[in-house]
Amino acid sequence: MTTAPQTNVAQAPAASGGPGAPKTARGARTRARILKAAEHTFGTLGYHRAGISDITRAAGVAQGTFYTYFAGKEEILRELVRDMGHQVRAHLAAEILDADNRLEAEERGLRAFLQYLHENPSLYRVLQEAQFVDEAIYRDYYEAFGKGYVRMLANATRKGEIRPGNNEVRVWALMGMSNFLGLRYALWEQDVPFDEIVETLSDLFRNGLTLDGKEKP
Amino acid sequence: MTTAPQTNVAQAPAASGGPGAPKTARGARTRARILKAAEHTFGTLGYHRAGISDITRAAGVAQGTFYTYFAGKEEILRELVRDMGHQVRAHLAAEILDADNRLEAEERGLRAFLQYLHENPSLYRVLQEAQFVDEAIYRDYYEAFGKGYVRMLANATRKGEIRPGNNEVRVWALMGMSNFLGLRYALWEQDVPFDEIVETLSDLFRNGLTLDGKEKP
DNA sequence: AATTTAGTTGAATACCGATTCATCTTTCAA
DNA sequence: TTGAAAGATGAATCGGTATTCAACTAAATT
Repeated sequence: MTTAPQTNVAQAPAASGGPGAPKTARGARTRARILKAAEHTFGTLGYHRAGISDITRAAGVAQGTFYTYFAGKEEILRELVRDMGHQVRAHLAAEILDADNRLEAEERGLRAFLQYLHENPSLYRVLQEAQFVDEAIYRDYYEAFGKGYVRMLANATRKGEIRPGNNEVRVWALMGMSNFLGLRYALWEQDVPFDEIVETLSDLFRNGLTLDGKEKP
Repeated sequence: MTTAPQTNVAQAPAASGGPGAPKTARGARTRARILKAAEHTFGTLGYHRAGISDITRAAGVAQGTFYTYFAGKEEILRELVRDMGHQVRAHLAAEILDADNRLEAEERGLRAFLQYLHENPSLYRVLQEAQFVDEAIYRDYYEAFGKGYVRMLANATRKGEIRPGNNEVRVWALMGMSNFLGLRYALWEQDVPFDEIVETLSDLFRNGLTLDGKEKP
C-alpha cells in the first residue's frame, strides 16, 4: 500500500457549484467577481463571442482561476441564469406586495419589469441565449416564474378579482407580452413612456380589445 | 502602370445575394438546396453547433460550393430569416383573409401561427438565434410583421371593431403572446389543444381579465 | 468543334479560443 | 511558527471549423 492520494476522492463537487465551492472568504469574493464579470461580458458581447479570457480580464483574474470555480463556459451560464432568475423574481415579488388587487399587481409588475430590464439589460440576453445552450435551464426559469404566477392568478380568481379561465395559458401569454414589450420599449427604443405601456395593458385587462359588450358579473 | 485586373472591380455582388446569384437553372437549384439544408441544420443543431460541413452534407454538395452562393455563415442566416419571414407573413395573411372582423382575425391568426410553428419548428430557433448574430435582421423581421399588424388594428379601430388605444404597444404585446404560447404549447409540450388556447385569448380580447364592468360602447 | 463562362470539388490553410497544468502565493489551523 | 490546504497564475495544448484555392467538370455560346 502506497500513500494513496486520498485528496482525489473528494466528496461530490458541491452539488450546486462547479469543481469546488470556495472555502475561504477570498475564494467567495473571487467567485462572485467572476460571476459578475460573466454577466456583464455575456450581456455585452453575447455568450458565443465572449471568451473566457474576456470574462477573466473583466474580473481581474488569470484565465486559470476561472476553472477553480466553474467547470466550464456552459456551467457558468447555468449558474448565471439561476442567479438572475432568483433576483428578478425576488425583485418583482417585492414590488407587487402591496397591491390591493390583481389588476394593480399586474400594473405594478409590468412597470417594475420594464424598469428592471432597463437597468439590467444583461438579463435579457443571457437568458435568451441560454435557451440554445441548455434548454433545460431556460425552461426551469420560465416554469419557476410561471408557477408562482399561476398561483397568484388562482388566488385572484378565488377572490373574484379576475374571470375564471385557463390561468396557465394566460400566464404564458402574459409572460410573452412582458418579454416583448421589454425588448421593444425597455431595451431597443425608449420612445414610449412606461406609464403609457402600462395603461394600454391595463385597459386590455379591464376592458378587452373589442368594443362589444362584456358579460356582467 | 501594370495590367490592372479589372475583373476585380466587379459590380457590387448582387445587392441581395452573396458572392454571386446563380446564373443557370442548375445553380438556382443548388442554391435552393443549400438554403433548405441550412434551415434544417440550423433548426436542429442550432446556428453555432451547425458547421458549414453539416449544411453541405445535408445538401449533398461539397463544402466549397457553399461559398459560390453565400458569403459566409452569417450571410446565409440573414437570407434564411428574410425568406422565412416572407413565408410566415404570407401564410398568416392568407389564413386571415376571410375573417369577418378583427376578433375573428385574431383567433384565426393565432391558431394558424401555432399550427405553422408546430409544422415548421425551425422558424423559431433560426429566428431567435439570429437575434444575437445580427440584431438588425431580427428587428427587421418584427418591424415588418408589426407594421402590417398595426395597420390592421388601425382599420379595425376605424370600423369600430376594437377600442381605440395605442395599437403599436398592443401589437408588441400580441406578438409576444403568440411567441410564448407557440414556444410553450406548439414546440415544447402539446398538452393543451390549440382550440383552448385560442378560446382563452379570445375571451381576454372580448372581456378582459378582470371581473368588474366594461365601459359600454 | 472550340472556347468561354458557370458551377463543383475537397483537401489545405488559418485562426481562434476553451481547457489544462505545473508552479507559485496566500490563507488558515494547530 | 509552520505545514497543509486553498487559491492564483499564464503559457502551452488541443480540437475544431470557417474559409480559401487550384484543379476539374458541365453548360452555354460562337
